[in-house]
Amino acid sequence: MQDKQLPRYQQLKELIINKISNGDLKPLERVPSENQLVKMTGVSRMTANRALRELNNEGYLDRKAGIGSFVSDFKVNSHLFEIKSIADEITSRGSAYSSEILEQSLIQPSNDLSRKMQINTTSQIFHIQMVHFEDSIPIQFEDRYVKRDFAPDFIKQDFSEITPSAYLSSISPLNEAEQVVSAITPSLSISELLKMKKDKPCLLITRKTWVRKVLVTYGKFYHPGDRYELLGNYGPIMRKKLSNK
Amino acid sequence: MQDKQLPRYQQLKELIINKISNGDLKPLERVPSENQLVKMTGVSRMTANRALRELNNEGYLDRKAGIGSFVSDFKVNSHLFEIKSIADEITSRGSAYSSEILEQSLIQPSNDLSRKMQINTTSQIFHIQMVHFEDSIPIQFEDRYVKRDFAPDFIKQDFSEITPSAYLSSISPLNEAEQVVSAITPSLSISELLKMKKDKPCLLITRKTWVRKVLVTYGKFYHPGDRYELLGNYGPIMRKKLSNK
DNA sequence: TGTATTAGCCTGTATATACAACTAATGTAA
DNA sequence: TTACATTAGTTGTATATACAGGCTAATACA
Repeated sequence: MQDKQLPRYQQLKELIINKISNGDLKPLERVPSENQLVKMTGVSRMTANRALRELNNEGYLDRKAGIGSFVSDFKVNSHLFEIKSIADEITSRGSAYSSEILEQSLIQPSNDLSRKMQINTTSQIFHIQMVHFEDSIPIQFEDRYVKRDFAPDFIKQDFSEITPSAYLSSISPLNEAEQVVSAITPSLSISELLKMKKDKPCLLITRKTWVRKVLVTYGKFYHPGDRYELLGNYGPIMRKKLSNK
Repeated sequence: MQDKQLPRYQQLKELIINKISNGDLKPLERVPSENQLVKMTGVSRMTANRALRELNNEGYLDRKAGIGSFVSDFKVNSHLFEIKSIADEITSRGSAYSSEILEQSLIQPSNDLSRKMQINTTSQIFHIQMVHFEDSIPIQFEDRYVKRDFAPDFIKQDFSEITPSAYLSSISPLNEAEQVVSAITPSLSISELLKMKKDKPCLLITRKTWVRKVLVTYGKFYHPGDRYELLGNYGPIMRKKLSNK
């Protein structure tokens, strides 16, 4: 693909990112120190420092002077963007999370859907529909499609135990996303699923996520307008600091 | 405030950021080269390199080997986050932008408002209400409060010429924001202002912005649900590359 | 005059070295 | 046992140096 070799600090970064991606290095696990990298790979300490420092800035690692470097614990937020798992969001508020699965199947995409997912109509995709509850009150209706290639075992999962978002993140960190937020009047069926009063508005999030430039999932997420808000922070990233304990 | 002095590369970064903020350095303007910074400030080239390199990664600068370092051209998006001016958004779609100002005044905040804006009730704030149109169709109702201290000339502006967002950005780059998106059923008056049909939903964005940790503006932005969508991209930042011309 | 070369500046990377600050574990003295 | 000092390992910063590669403008040459 690319002829000229990457700079050494970049090679080091990718080496570590790959180990995180494929599970060799797990969240909170210790990563080789700068001096260990020097011995292991023969680079100077400054280039090892640059690699680890940049991985820290990019959110892959947490470093602390005197302690070491550790893989970030992005169990809630995927390091790059802030699309939380709805279940984590609910439990972090101290509420009880539950869900109800309405559909979980393997389908042939329609023309429209295959176009949206950038595949041809012969590929197969998974389809799931479920409702997420906060203290038994419906808070989200999820209508999601997933490429079969990306997650071949998707159909076997028990999504009352792990949300589709969390499961997909566990396969590979999603590194790009696009979401469109709009306010709609829900269809009657969705209105009933979310136990909404008639003519009440619905916050609809349409989201696509990519892994290495390949679209892997496309979903619509419906929320009752009076029970859900979408919060976004922009600006200097407040990184979770390593606790001293 | 802070006793211990910042590292030298950080001082350099802030020096340059300040020059950008106060207009000493304008977009596309040349910034001192690494070697010039060495002569000017006495640091070594590597620390000058680190300062400029990080400013490049953070989007403040565009650098090109053999050419130099230049202030980024963030004419539309404020470099840190992507809150566009509604006028730019409309014109960039090729539509005609227009607006109608409903209110523009200096007021004493109510208790509730002073709490939201983190000030005491003796401070004065500006209040503006206006409707933004795309091809004569209402697309946003803006209801905004601005701290008088931050923009003393706010009241004198002609906001049919420059939007409040654009004017505030021109005073100082806003470097932090929080926005909450929700779907609501609009009040009758707002529904009429936006020429919406009865019971149609409204996308409400409530936004606070800060400059150097001080909240400067608080606003509510109402959009007709069937005429507006909010788009967000997450992932590797696609930086505008410096043209070779 | 036109063309090729060169010199000089720029960023990008890499190394070697040094010191500071922080932390945990260990050793030592009261 | 307790309190304190030491030590080793970690990250954080700063410097000096070097070479590579991109680009521009001055220069030399035909």
